[in-house]
Parts: sequence; structure tokens; C-alpha cells
Amino acid sequence: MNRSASILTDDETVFARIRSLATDWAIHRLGDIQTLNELPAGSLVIVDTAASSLSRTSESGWRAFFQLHRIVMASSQPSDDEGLRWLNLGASGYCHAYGAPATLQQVLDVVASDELWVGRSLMKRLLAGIGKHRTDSGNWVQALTPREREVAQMAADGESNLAIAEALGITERTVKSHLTTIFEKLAVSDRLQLALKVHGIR
Amino acid sequence: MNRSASILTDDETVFARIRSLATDWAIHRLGDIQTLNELPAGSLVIVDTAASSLSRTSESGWRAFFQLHRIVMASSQPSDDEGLRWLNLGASGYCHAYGAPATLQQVLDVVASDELWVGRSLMKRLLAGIGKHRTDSGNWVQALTPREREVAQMAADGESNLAIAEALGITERTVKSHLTTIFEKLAVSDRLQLALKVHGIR
DNA sequence: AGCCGTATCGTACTCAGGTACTAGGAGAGT
DNA sequence: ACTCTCCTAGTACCTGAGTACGATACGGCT
Repeated sequence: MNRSASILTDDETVFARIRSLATDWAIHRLGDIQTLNELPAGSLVIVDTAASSLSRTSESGWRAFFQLHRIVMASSQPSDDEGLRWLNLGASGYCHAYGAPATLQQVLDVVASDELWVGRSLMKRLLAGIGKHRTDSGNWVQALTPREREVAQMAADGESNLAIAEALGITERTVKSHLTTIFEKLAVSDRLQLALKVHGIR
Repeated sequence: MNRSASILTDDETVFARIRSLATDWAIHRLGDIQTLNELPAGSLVIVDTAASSLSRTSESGWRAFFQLHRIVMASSQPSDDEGLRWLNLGASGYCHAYGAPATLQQVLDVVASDELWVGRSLMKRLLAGIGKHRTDSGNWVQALTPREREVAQMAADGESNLAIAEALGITERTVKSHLTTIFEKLAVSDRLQLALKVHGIR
């Protein structure tokens, strides 16, 4: 396959890692950020956020680069906020420079397909900013029966017992019954503790 | 490799396509949405948004399913809005049911790695919308006095009125008094709603 | 046939949470 | 001085939530 990518980094370890793990890819090394201008348009590039020559490029300079190529920013100390900054400037991806080999391979594959690659935790923040996404923190589900899951979710979302009963077409007494079981299974004392557990707080 | 996934669809074409393209995967077919409860926790599942049995599941039912498994919603007529709805409910991915084989393969790989898969155009929208929403989640603090903030935070963390009173060296009555003011200022009815607001859920 | 898990529902009870109405003292600003 | 907000607190009262101690029915497993 004719797959090649370039990388810009000052860190020998990062370079060696990426070169070795990406077996499907031919990796070229860039000496300076300005050499991005010499690559054919649409090239796949990994840029180490710690590379020294980065500081000489303005914000609009970055926007231009991101338009020209598909660029993945790799940080050795990634954070959601840093990732957000790069993605907002137009980066095609943001990942951990020392991430798992399989993950880095995946990042390259995805970005090469003209998709964007955003890590899990940052993605959740993006979704949370738009709607009310909440996943994870969740082996609580596995302890519950299907019916109990519905009741637990609604109670955790702030619905009253009566509201839950009406929504599910059962009596309030049955809702209470389910909740008692749920509290016992999840080792919580009331619906507020349940909500904290379901929504992954503490 | 021991890679298997399940699919729920009424559409023979979709089933045939996915089965044929995903050579690395063993694909099982599900007959009904309820069979999700019988799969081992954390299973990888593709669900056709047009499947007839979907309508019988409530919103909270979906949330529970999404926490139990890694579920990719596949639509034959995808839209950003529809995608956003599913992802907000907790889906692990949203893609085109008739998408390019290589893309679908990638979706499975990515989701199997416990990442989220969001298409390019939807991702752009998420990134565009991040700025304003993120600031107003901390808005509740502004409306409250310092003392009220302390009480609100503790109540939102699940502490009882008595526990808050003892921690702050005041009577339970005063805690109640603060809470009544807090509820009024933040336009919520009880401590559970307060917790959801403080922790940025709805 | 018997056991067990799940889902449903009844009555009665306790109690934490929340409201209504009220009010005194401390401190800041006019 | 006067007003205003904040923090504090008492008594009385109501209600939703949760528990105790049941019950019936259905389906699967041994």
C-alpha cells in the first residue's frame, strides 16, 4: 500500500516509537515546521506539540497548515483543553505521543480516511457541551435487570416516583419496590446517591 | 483474533453488506432489541436506526443499553441532528449504514478500542459549538453568596442537612433556610435537581 | 413438582426534606 | 440614621421517599 506520513518532533524517543509501531506506514521526518510548505497538499503529518520550531508560527499560520494537510497533533502530556485548542484551529486529530501502538495506528488510519480523530475523554466533553451526554463510570448497569435499569436511569435524572410510574405504565408502589432493590444492589441509601453513581460522580 | 459483533436490522441488504465487508469480524444477527439484554456486558453491537423493534424502547431504556454495551447506530439516511440525539443518549458511534466498506471496518475497530466514533461533519459541529456552552455550566455559582455556595456544593455531593450543619457549625434549620434560597435562585425544586445542575447534567 | 429470579402491587409506618411565617444581629453602602 | 443583604435561627406543618412485611403471577431450570 502506498501509505506515507511525515512527523515533526525534537524527541528521538517519539520518533523511534512512531516509526516502529506504524508498520503499514512509511514515516518521513521533518526538520522544521516550515517544511510543511514543501509537502504535497493533503499530506498526513504528525506534529509533536513540544517541537521547538512550533512557537514561531502564528495562529493564522496554523489554520493555513491545517487546511493544506491532514495534521495530527501529538502531545506527551495531553489535556482536554490543549486538544480543544488545536482542534478548534483545524487539526485533524489530537492524541497522546506515547499512546498505545494500536491506538496510534488507528489514529493514522482514521485521519487518512479524511475523518477527524478525537480521544474519548475530549469527545465526551464535546458532547456534554451540546447536550447531556453521560456514559461510562458504569458497571452499575450490569448488576441490574432491564426494568431496574430503566427505573434507575429515570430516578437518577430527577424524575419522581409517580412520574416514573406513569411513564412506565406501572404503579408507584412497584417503582418503590424496584428502587429498594436497586439501592440494595448498588449499595446506596437514596436516589441522590444513586444519581451520583449513575452519572459518575464519586 | 477473537473479534465478534452483533447487528440488529430488518434490512437484508444492510445485513449482507456488513457481514461481507467486515472480514475481520464474526457478525451475529439479533432478532429483536430486547435480545441486547442477553448479550455479555460490553458487547459490540450495530443497530440499524430503521429497525422496527426500536420504537418500543424508552429513552431511559436506551441510556441503559448504551451503558451496558458499545453500540453503533447506523442510519441509511444519516443527519447531524439524528446523530447528535443518539450520541447524547450515549451511543458509541453513529455512521452511514451504506457507508464505504473501509469506513465501516474502521468504525468497528475504533469502537472496539473503547473510543467513540463520530462522523466528520458532526464532529465539526461539535467543535463549533463548544465555546459558549462550556461557560454557562458554571453559571450557578454566580447567583449564590459564598455561604450558599458551600451549602449547595455539599448538598449536591449527597450530604444530609444535618451533616452539612455539623460541618459548617450551624443548625440544621439554617441549612434548610439556605437551601430554600438556593432552590429559588437556581429555579430547582429539590436537592437532586440541584445536584444535576451543579454537576452539569441538564 | 419444586425452586428461584423477575415483575407486579397493597397497607401501614417512619422520617428527612422542604415550606410558611417570622425575626435578630452584623456589616456595607447611601 | 437608614436601608439592604447576608447569615443566623425558632416553631409548626406537609409530603415524598423509603422501609417493613407482606402477596400473586409467570417463566426457566433441576
